[in-house]
Amino acid sequence: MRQRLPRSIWTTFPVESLLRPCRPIAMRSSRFFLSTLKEAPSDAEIVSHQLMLRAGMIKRLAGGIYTWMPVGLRVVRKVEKIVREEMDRAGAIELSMPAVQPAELWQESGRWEKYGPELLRCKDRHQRDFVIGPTHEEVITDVVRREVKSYRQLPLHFYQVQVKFRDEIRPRFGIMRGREFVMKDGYSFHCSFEDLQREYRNMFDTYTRIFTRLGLKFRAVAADTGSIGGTGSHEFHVLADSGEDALAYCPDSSFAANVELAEALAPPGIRSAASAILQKVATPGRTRCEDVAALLDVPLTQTVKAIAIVVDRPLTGSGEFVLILLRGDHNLNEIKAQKVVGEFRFARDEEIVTALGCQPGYIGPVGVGSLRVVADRSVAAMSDFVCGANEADFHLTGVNFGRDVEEPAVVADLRNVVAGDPSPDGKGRLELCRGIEVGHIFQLRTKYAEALKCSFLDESGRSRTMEMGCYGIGVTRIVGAAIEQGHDERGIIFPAAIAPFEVCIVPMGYAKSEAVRDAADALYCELTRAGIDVLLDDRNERPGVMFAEMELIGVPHRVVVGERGLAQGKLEYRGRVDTEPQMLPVAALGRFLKERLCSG
RNA sequence: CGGGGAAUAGCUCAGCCUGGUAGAGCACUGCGUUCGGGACGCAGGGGCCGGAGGUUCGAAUCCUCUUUCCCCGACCA
Repeated sequence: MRQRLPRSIWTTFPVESLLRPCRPIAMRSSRFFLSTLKEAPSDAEIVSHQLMLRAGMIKRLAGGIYTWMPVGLRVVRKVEKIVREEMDRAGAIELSMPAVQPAELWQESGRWEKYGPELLRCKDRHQRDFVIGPTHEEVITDVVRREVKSYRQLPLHFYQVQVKFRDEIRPRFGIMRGREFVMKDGYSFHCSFEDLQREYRNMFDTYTRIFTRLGLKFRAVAADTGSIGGTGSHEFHVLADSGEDALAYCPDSSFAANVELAEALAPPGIRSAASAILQKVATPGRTRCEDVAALLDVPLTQTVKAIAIVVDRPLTGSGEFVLILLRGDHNLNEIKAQKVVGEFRFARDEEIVTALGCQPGYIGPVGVGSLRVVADRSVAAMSDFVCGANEADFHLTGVNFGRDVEEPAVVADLRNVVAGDPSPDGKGRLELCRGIEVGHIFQLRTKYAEALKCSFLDESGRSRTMEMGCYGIGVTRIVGAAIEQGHDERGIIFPAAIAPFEVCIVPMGYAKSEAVRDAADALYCELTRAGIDVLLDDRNERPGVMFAEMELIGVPHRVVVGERGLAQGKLEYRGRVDTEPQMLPVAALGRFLKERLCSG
């Protein structure tokens, strides 16, 4: 008689095992994958990049393109989780759009031409053009224009957490300015500008909640809208000295803005009358204002630097040579200047010689004839100043507008604000700090809706263009920014909310001592059951190795299980930033950790 | 894309100037000793010296080209 086969696999499959709760958050080092480095690869420049490589969070595959290794991915997932929870709470709806997008949409919005080489383009087998999405305004607007016809369906806010690709000119700082990165991008659609502004405030609050929950020190600042366009815009910056952005804020008021945007007010009062006579003085080899001021023993604020630019006129094919004047201690703000003179580039040395008959370093506004001179507000208020003489190795002193040189054709805000400048809201003085941009919210208005004809029928049956907002969070960048903000000589100090593990158990002699093994296993089970994200280091490594690695990857809470403590019924607890460990009764440790974790 | 630097073992680097059998530390494998702060000893494995051409009896080393990476400028989450 032939043996009977089971009717189906289900009859033998222990179905009840599926009903047991799955606890993927529990980890044993022996089954996990850690790969730490004592020395950082030499190409890592900033501390977060070095530590991410040393901690084995990321591995470089190509320039600006990284594999997220298990330790790193856990951090990314925790950031994503908080972002999703808060976006959902704020009423946004998650969807997921394709990374590969047809060129037609981008041609329709006009960005196929405008976006430039940062947009990665490719062709399919039929030679049709595609892009690897750097952002998703086109796709979401296409979705909404097909789906939404009535004011009754609005407002809507869709978001996704998705991989983006931007072919950055210069990827650097590891994951912070990668080419491939994870971003939360959300897009809202509204019947009216007022409703867009309501959602914009909603997102401002939501972002504030997100970055607070992430445990980061951050600041929201008014921002330039850049290439995405639109009107209102705020950036959220993680504060860090290594940040690429300079921020201006007023400690006495709510004013905060990216330095790109922060207005430098005109100096108060009227210009003093000329009191010095015009003199030409020899300043051999002194090409910088600092050197000239030192040589002549005048304050730097009494000097004027001239910056030669060329405003290209594509229609005529020629460029207009323009001189920009700034006070010696001020720096040009190119965004502001561009708003005043239009698209420009810095003049080449030979162009300067042709226009002024003088090498750069000694150029100035005196005797330049019909050349257009654009002065910063603070320059326009100066008298008896020092500037280049348009003759190599000479400067002029006692220069005055109206007497020695024509009043500038244009006076405008052209410079970066500096610490101590009056706040544009008139409520105090500005301070500067640096930040890493991790979030950006925009009121796009109708820019894309118009281009892509995304309209709806209002109450009166009239067709109207939708108002749009867009809201981005650099998920992977947040990981780098958090490390930039939290680290010491031993490694990463993650906020508990995004640490790869909340607690690590480090047993002393796990293989040898039964007492240690039992106590460590028991604690591991208890914490796991309590839903705590715990790593048990059961590798039986030397203690120094385990301590060093757990500190390097930034586990915020550590419990050491050793025979010494167990003999007294105690375990050792130490927070990542604590200076001293503390001994706690075995029975009390679970509750102690739960309370610690709840309080953040 | 412009300007600077670099490429030798998984990582950090020496060797190159002055051509002559490819090295160290960390990491890895085995054994032993260690075991509360990245241990020690012994024995191993691992490199077409980024690639291609050239000069030379002989090239990691000199020359040319090329690729890649890093740093400084214009972009952005």
